[in-house]
Amino acid sequence: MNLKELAASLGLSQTTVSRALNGYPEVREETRLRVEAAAKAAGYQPNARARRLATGRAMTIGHVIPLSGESDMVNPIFSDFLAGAGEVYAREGYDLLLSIVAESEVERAFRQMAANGSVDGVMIQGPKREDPRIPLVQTLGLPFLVHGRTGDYDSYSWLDIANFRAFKRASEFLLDLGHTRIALINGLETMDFAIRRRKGYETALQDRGIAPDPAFMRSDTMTEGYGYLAAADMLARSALRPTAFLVSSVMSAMGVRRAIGDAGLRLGKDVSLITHDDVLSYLNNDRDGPAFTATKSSVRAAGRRCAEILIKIIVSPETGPVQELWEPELTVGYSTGPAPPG
Amino acid sequence: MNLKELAASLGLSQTTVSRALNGYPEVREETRLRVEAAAKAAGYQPNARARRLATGRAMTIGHVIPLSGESDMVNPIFSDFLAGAGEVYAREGYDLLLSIVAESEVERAFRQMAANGSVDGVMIQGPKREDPRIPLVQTLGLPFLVHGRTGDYDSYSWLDIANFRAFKRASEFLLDLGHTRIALINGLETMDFAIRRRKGYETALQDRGIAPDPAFMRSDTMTEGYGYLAAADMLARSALRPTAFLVSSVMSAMGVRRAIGDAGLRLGKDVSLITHDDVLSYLNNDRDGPAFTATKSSVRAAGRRCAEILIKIIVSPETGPVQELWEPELTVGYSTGPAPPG
DNA sequence: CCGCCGATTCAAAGCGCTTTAAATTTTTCT
DNA sequence: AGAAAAATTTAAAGCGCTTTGAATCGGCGG
Repeated sequence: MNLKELAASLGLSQTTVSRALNGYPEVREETRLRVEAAAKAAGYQPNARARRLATGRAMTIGHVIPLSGESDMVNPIFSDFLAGAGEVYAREGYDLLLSIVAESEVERAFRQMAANGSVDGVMIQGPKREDPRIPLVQTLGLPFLVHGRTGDYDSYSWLDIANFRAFKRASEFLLDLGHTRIALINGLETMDFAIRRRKGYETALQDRGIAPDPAFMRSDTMTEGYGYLAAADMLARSALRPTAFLVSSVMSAMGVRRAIGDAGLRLGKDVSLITHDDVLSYLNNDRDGPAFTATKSSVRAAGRRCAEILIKIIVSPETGPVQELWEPELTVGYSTGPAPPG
Repeated sequence: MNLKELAASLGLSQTTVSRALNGYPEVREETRLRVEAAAKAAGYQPNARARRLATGRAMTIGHVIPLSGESDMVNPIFSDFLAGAGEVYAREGYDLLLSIVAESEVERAFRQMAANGSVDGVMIQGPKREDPRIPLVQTLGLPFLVHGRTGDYDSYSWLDIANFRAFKRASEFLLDLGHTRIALINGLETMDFAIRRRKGYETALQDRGIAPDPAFMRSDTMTEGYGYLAAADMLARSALRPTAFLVSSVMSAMGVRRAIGDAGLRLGKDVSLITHDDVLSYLNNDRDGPAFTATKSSVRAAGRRCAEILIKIIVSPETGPVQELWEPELTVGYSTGPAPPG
């Protein structure tokens, strides 16, 4: 059943039927009701392909997800972010076009989306220090929103969490407990967020007159194994080992916890741990037994909000850059305690 | 730059230019070269919306991912599967339309995709015991492929792993090592794959004259916390505790390992563990320190293959149902050893 | 030199919808 | 009642591409 047939069956023109269905005002109320009833009865759904061509709008938003590292890893954060964004897209009638490609193919993916008009805008996640994607989509003229931020971030729209403050505050929390040998198990420091986190950590230490020790700082992709190996290595230096860890993800924190256990130490007593928690749905820090002390900010909620903002940017391009900075909350769990004596 | 302009600039008709670009034979070679050069120089990309309307093909494949459980969890398997499938889609010129929706919205999502013609086919993942999605897409007339299988699985196309055999074999491996109290930390047994795995496990035990003990069998969403709590609970019954665990995912296996450690037991000595490993990129069992003994099958590779098969089904609908059963391999790691005496 | 054929190229229709400009009907006002 | 204004409906153009059916062109056999 298409528009033409539906219109014919009603003895109306396509124009009127189209308008009735799309809520235009120049249709008599009685007619609108009749059309809507007939459309429903016939199970009529406008053909998306035709509609997109006629309106020039794709009603689709593109997400290009780069595979990272030599093992082509998919950052597990993406699925929760997508779930959040997808919720809003569905509500607003947008489709989500997903492109998961090797780092080297990212530019091509964006260019293609822009050139063939299959999307109305794109979402950019996890920017690196000087991320080429931002100038790229700017020149392509694609509306976009960045989850995170980097470079000259006054000039575009983004939503980010206060990484610097969160890690500064977490560090201060540990310092207040008497810890002085605090290790940082950071994410990859090619990523902008990781750099901010390190600065927050370093600033907190320096403010208390402690010089950050490179031997206590690691940076890598945030897997469980990385957390384990990094922590095991540091803990092996018995007397000089860290008494606290500041970790960039729950996944890596699980690895650190394992290393602490393997070293015969007790978490929350001999060694403290604070992790950043993206509140991923399959890694619930609250529900699955005792919780880590954590700086928390839901990636899914961020996905929802990012989608809302991006749609607004697409619909009303005249609104200038939109920026939102979220403050993670620090929740105290069992994994922190006073520094052990000595 | 659109077709019309490009054709005009070449002094050719749209027809000829379109044909030249799409590799039709009735174009002189010299003309084709000239057209291709001009298209490249002008950076011409055909408008996807117009092409879709004209051809009636969406060149898009839909993935509908249901949020599961009360916490709307996103199964972490999806991102790796998507990465695999997306690789093939990109290569074959297909787009990936992703819809992440609540369980209750799944039907609507499929119906909409079918009615408005935004996809040429759909991928179905993780079927439940009697999954309503399969009859649904069948009546909708949408080409589809199931990753996994259930019900009357002769009548449609699927790709699955030999869950029964894998878990039977893993159980036998433990039995051969002298274990008799073997626990099963299974996935949610509303899922078809989990039922097959349990049957494999039960069959192996029964073949050796051991009656499966309900107290040694758990079923839930495969999180780390679930693995931890389930194992901790079983290990608390000192003398009668299991000496080996058969686990459905690396994530849960990490939880089981933690419970074993917390109970003061040594993995691979006091307690053995075999897990199924989907070879997710961010949970690398080989690289991140000592590896679990595991039945392995890459979900990403499955995604790739599923995409290939689905495209074939879409392009040549006359080919009957395609079915593929993959055999996981059993790789021996440090987490298994002979049953302790007593 | 003419008609026929295969090789190329082209004009125009069509995909199913939205939207502009015009036509028709209804209402309002004097 | 009649004209102007407002409300409603319609025909037709257009979105940018593919594809059908027809036209053009050069070469070949008779």
